Amino acid sequence: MKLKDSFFYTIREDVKDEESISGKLLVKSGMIKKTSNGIYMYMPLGLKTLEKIKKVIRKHMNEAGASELLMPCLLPEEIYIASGRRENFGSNMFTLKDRYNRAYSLGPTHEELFVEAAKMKVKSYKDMPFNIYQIGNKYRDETRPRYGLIRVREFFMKDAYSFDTDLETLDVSYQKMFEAYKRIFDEIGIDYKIVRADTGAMGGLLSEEFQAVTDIGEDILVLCPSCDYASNIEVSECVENKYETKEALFPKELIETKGHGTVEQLVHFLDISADKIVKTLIYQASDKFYACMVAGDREINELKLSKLLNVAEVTLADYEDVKRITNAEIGFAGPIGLNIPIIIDHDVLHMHNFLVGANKTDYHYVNVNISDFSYDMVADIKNVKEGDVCPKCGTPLLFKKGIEIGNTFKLGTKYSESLHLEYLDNNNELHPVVMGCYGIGLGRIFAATIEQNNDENGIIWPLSIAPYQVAIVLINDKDQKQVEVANTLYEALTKEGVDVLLDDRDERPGVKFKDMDLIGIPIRITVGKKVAEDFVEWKMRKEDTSTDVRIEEVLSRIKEMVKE
RNA sequence: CGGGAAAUGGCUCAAUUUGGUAGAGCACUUGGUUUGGGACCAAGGGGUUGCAGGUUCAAAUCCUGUUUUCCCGACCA
Repeated sequence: MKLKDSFFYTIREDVKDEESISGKLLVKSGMIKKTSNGIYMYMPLGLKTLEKIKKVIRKHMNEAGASELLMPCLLPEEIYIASGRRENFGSNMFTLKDRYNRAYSLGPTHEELFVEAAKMKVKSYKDMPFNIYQIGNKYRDETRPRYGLIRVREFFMKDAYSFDTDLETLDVSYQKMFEAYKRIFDEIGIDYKIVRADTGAMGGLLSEEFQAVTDIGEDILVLCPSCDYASNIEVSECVENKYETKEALFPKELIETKGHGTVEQLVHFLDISADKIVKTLIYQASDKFYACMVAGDREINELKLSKLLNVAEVTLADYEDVKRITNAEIGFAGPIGLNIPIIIDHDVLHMHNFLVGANKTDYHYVNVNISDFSYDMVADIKNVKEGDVCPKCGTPLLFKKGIEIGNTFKLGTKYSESLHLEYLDNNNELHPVVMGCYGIGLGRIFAATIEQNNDENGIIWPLSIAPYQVAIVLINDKDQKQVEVANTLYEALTKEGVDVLLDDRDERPGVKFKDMDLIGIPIRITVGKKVAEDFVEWKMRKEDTSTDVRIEEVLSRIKEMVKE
């Protein structure tokens, strides 16, 4: 691309409506522009980058034997009703009506449609395994889009689906995709971790997430520094903490704690540490209430709780319910004298002489022990904390923040059963097909790569997905020799299939350098005064210094670097 | 959906407290001087101040409503 005659622009000042580093840089570099909250235009430079990401993904998907196809975005709503997921998505789904008042939706995900597609082929066990995928748009009415391209309402996703006769061959298909994913993210060069995760609304048997490590991540990754344990905090199990204590047990005692209901207030008021408090939280699961007890320095994991209670979700009871159940203001709930089921975290079993609410406003009990009250369930219902021990090897765990850029699911027969995708085995018996599904968020790769690779001057693209691998900066467009050398290089590189950009604008050199830094082109060739001695200047975006290179060596050096 | 902040030329902001009819920097146009890290001088063009009402002789400014955006939380393959 020659800049002078192209649609190219950059913005010098920070934009007001983007806060994240990647969001700011994407807008400033002219790659994207916000249309509305969570919806973006991809400008030529952004589109070019997106195409590079697609190219890497396609290469490895095709090598893994998957067949690409394309699904519509506009779908009749009954597709999701048939699979039972219309309710799961709820208001997360964009819906609309056609002129005959029939309900449609903009597809938030495409399992259902891929099952329909698979029916075209699947009749017998001989028709499997196979894998089909698309790179297409997804629409989700997120409650809070944010961080530029990280959480948006319209986004590009590669979604693949495998179809197998049984769980054993699913393992093979799954592993194939899993390996392809590693190759994709390795080739792009993103810093990522693979963690175990919840199967969530997709349903299924196993879910693993590919998480880009960045500070603006929305997920907490629980990682073991000495073994391969890696898990999303939502499903990370806590090792039961069996405190050894020689402490004598004291009798419980009612004390006044006027106005001090929260753990933080009690810690200050009574000068005790938070782990000497056991907080009691009232949760609602469908129409039933439960009291859940964890140490004061811990937080409840609602996912664990909902799985324990076998419900889709649990929510904290609202103010009125808490008041009715505990006969007290919020902050004074406790297990003693409470008449709803009590679930205690397994660590509470090993605590002594702790403080709990008295179910009476402005009062707590101190020196409470496990024998002072009855409970209905003991379970792991809390989040792991950094420094807790690894469930596999006992080493203290580390936390990192991550953005989910891909995931792989073993779905099993959830969709094939509800949508009747069946095959005949060699005994002429019908069975549901066993499925897997595999997603990658392209925009998130885009943004996460920038989050991981930038400096005060702008983006630093890895060669793998840079919109252009090489930028030729022509210093003086009045100098015949410079113009000639720049154009010759440009044409030679283009002919070799290198993505090259020629900055032939009528701008001062400083402007061109700043712009090339901002948009992050990995290799910069400056064609300036030294062409008189047959030299140009070579500079890598990620390095500070430049070197002089003979003009005739440029082509081979770039070919060498780009082919990797 | 709860809490907070904001909306003024293309971009970033000022003027709002104390009402008097909108200003700077960047960008843009023209001319000149410059030409290796966001040049300089001069002269220009461009805004019914998010939208709708209201108060007033007079509203960017005060009042009411509304829309949009950002941040925190809740939510979220």
